[in-house]
Amino acid sequence: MKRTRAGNSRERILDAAEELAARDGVATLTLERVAAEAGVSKGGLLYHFGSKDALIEGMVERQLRTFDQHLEVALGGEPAGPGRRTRAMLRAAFGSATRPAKRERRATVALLAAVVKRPSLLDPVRATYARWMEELRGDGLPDGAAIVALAALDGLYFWSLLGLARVPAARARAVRGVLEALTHAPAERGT
Amino acid sequence: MKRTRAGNSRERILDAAEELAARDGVATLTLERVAAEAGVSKGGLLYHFGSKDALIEGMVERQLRTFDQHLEVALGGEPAGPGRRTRAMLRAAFGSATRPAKRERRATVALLAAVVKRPSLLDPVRATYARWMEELRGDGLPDGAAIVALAALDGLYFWSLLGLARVPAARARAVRGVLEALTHAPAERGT
DNA sequence: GTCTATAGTCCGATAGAC
DNA sequence: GTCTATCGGACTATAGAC
Repeated sequence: MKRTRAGNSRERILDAAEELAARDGVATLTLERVAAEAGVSKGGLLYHFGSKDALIEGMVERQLRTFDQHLEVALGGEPAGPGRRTRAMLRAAFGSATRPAKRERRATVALLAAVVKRPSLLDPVRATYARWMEELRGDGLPDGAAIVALAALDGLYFWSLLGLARVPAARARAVRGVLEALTHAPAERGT
Repeated sequence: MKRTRAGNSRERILDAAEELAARDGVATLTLERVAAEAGVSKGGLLYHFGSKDALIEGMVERQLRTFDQHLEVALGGEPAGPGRRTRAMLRAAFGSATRPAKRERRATVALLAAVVKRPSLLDPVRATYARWMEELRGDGLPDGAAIVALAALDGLYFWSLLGLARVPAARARAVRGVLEALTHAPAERGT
């Protein structure tokens, strides 16, 4: 167990930023508030993240890394065959438990903060999506099915994040069923 | 043809706000910039919209009204039967033309501006979604199918708005085909 | 590594002339 | 109905002590 206090501070600050943005809205994401939430001073925060852009960049990068890890795990549990990667996406997105709630909400808040502050901060996200799109093209599903599934997932997060619509648990299961069915459709042309 | 100059100014200001937010990002949506884009002064803008909240409220309301009109038109052209309302949503969202691009991009930017400024500004949107959800429950589709279609639409807008992913025209047609197919699935239980 | 203090900037809103 | 001028507040970032 190495004593990486610097690393811990960084993580603690990122936690605080996520929590604050998810709880009180991205507009309240100021350096001073994030610092207070993390239990440091503004100066202390700025030692670890040299600017607000750097902070948001850190949030975005960590979210991407986290989701990629979930995706990796989900891929491991998914048997080979058409739609495997799309199903892994579903599983990674819905989470293994039945209660994804808070973490999922946080997952998107970083994107929102980024696009508000400076759209170019989303570039790493764009690169990730481009890679996913490429990978999904070879997933053996009918053209469009994987895109619909992915878009639906993002739409559901979008609703949850903005509080636009709530999908009760019973219907959420039905929704997941429809999405799963999409990944079992016969492939006419996988490329 | 009535001479409603006040009304015209309001519309012009709303146009400017949409354009600015979509083109340069919501962070640049300041009263002064909106005023400049609309060709009025800050004071002039504040005569029509008493505060920034009022401006965003106006943006949100107009977007909802506009989409509802499109939906009404689409509903008129859709024959009765299961999935009618969901298909109307698809048509209204994709637009009758093949080039939805700019207007669609603007459609979501108001929501983003609202949630950033003050989440309660989204209340009219939440009410609209609640109404849609209720209406879609009686659309005669398998439970979850309509929700998946709607969520996918919003996901696609989200991508377009944030520039996360681009769906080339050829694949967009395939995507629309998959969504249409969802609205033709047999109803097991329409309630 | 973390703090306090402060410089410098930009924004929303008001006041009052025209 | 539209303008100019300006006030007060909030924010990012820097400087320098500890």
